Amino acid sequence: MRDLDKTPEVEDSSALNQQLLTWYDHNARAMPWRVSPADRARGQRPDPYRVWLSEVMLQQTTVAAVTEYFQRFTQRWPSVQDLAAAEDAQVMAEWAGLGYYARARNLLKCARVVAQDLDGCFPDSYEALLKLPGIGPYTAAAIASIAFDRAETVLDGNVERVMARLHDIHDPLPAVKPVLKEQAGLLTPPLRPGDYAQAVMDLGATICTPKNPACGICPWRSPCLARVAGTAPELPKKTPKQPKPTRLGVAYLARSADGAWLLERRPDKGLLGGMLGWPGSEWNAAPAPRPPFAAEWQDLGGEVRHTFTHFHLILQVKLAELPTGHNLLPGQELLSRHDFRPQDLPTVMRKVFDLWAGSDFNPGKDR
DNA sequence: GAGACGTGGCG
DNA sequence: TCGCCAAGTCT
Repeated sequence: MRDLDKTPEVEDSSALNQQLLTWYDHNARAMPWRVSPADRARGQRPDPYRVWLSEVMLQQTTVAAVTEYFQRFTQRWPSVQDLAAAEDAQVMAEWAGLGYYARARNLLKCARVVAQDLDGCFPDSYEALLKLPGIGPYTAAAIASIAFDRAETVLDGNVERVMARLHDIHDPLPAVKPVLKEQAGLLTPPLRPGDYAQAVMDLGATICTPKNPACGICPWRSPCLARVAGTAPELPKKTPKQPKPTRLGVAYLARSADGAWLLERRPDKGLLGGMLGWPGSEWNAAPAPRPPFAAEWQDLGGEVRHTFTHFHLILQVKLAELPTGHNLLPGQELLSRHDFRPQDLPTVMRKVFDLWAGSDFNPGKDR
């Protein structure tokens, strides 16, 4: 790696973040949870609840995916007290489709701590925020800087990429992360740290993109060492990942004569924790059949394919009529035709339903 | 430190 | 079709 102590841009940190903030003042993307630089300059402050909610939703998730979820959440639960008072199942259903469901469970935990123990006020320091459920180093720094104007350093995938390129650092992630964090810290300004944090992330999201970075219009095109070296598109380096294995499984759709569905609430820990799903086999190389009750299970034909973070899944789907008077086992729920909403399911489970809905087994298919 | 943990878009 | 990638956290 280069001798970072002698990089000129570090000594020019003031000029650098001035260039970035000027760019941000003219190019900040509008988002429902964001106070524009102009409004911020007039003294308007962001609502910590909305900053927190948006940052949790944005963990490993794109702005485009988050926007409508954020609108629905804030419309339904305008304050942290409202959210803290919500039922678990309602929050999980509203989160369905957004992924990483541990975030939703921790969101509720955190809301209840803030509402019940902290008088409804989010802590305003990095250290105190870090103690809350679902808030890690990134989110604590983001809330502290954006909502409370603390000079904390955010380090997400965008900032890592920007720092690696600005300093032309070729050492692979994640090992080099502490170095990138240090470089990001040297650039964090005492004034407007919140706008600065959002500016670096906007830069990474719109200009300094993973592929085809738009170096020609970058506010940091002049000091950027990777642009000079021509290495920007290949940075940051990452240690190669293991290929994903493929697992198999069977999902069982049981429908009563009046159109109610048999579902299961999954355990809080593990994959799709706390979410509704169809009864099914285990997911592995050779799953044993595990129907929720004995019946003539009919194969729907076709299959559901879905890829999780660490494996591919191919699901076979079987169907049977739920006998009248079926006794619900622990964890099972019978949802009436009226109460069942496929959009409340995690995506893989919704795909299973969609396979049935488009099949000849659906009496209302063409209506 | 490394693996678990979702999903959708893009090239 | 497929691998990469996204405003990470928890264990």
